[in-house]
Amino acid sequence: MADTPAEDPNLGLLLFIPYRFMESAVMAALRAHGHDIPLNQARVFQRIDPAGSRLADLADAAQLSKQTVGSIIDQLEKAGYVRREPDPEDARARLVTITAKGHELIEISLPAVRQVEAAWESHLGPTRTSQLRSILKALREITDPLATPVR
Amino acid sequence: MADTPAEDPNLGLLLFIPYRFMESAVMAALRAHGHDIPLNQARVFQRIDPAGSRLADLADAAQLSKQTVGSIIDQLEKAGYVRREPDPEDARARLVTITAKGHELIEISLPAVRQVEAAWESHLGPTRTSQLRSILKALREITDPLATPVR
DNA sequence: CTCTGATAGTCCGAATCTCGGACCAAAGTT
DNA sequence: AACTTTGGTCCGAGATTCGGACTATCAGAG
Repeated sequence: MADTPAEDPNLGLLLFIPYRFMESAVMAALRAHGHDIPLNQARVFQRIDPAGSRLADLADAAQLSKQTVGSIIDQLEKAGYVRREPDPEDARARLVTITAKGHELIEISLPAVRQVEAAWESHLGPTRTSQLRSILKALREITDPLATPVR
Repeated sequence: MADTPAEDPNLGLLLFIPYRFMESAVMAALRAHGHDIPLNQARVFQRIDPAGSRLADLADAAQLSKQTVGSIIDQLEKAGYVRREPDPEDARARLVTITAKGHELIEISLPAVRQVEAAWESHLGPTRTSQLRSILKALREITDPLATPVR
């Protein structure tokens, strides 16, 4: 990514700005509720599937090395947000799952997210908001490294 | 940011996924042209205004401390991509400006960005693509920490 | 004009983060 | 059964990031 902020900024930056806004809002909400979780941990935590995720998948999703995600999961585990369980499908693997305390994070995040989305909606109007969501979902089909067989 | 990837993911993640895709594409293009620039440097570089930017503004935009941005600018400067010039308006400040070599990065990035945008457009269609852009521009008005359309 | 508080940037040092390399165990393949 | 791939961990080193402290300059009040 390298582009000067011209009069018509590229879509990458345009996507990034509201993303980061949302992220900051959620992090602030978590902090306000006493969960002082670092950003890198939150970013990995966010990608954990409710049914459990493998380390390597999380590493792919977050574009980090296995070692890095391993150490982040160590910290999340030590803080009590996740647990490592054996994967019944593969004796080598372990499933990272969310604990009750981890679910607290989600329950705090959800209203924070909705609040930001509501603020956006009142700025954009309902039509454009739902357009935004549906367009982004369509875009995900060709840009999500996990969801696309491409690459 | 902390939210399980439910069936209807929050707008934050939905924004992030294509953003990351674009970023990776640009970084790959830069690497292919022999510019092996780290991601954190690229992210700061991207925010440099063509007319020159101050360190503190870059720090705000990137949500990093002044010291961190200072050290990143050190590296960009050492690599020849930017230069520090005195700010004629303020003797305390210095303007980070882009060198000729730095403009190479931009000239490589631009077609890479356009290529990704074209791929998106062929998936979304022209109408939704322009809707996306205009919606994101509207969103920027309330989410950009550097919310200064006019200064 | 001088004092005071805020601002732009740098230096230093320490904690943290990240990853390459090496390794093991369990799958998967032939 | 041998061989290769895959999921994960351990170790250590280099890089990153930031808090704290400092200088220089600006802007405002008196």
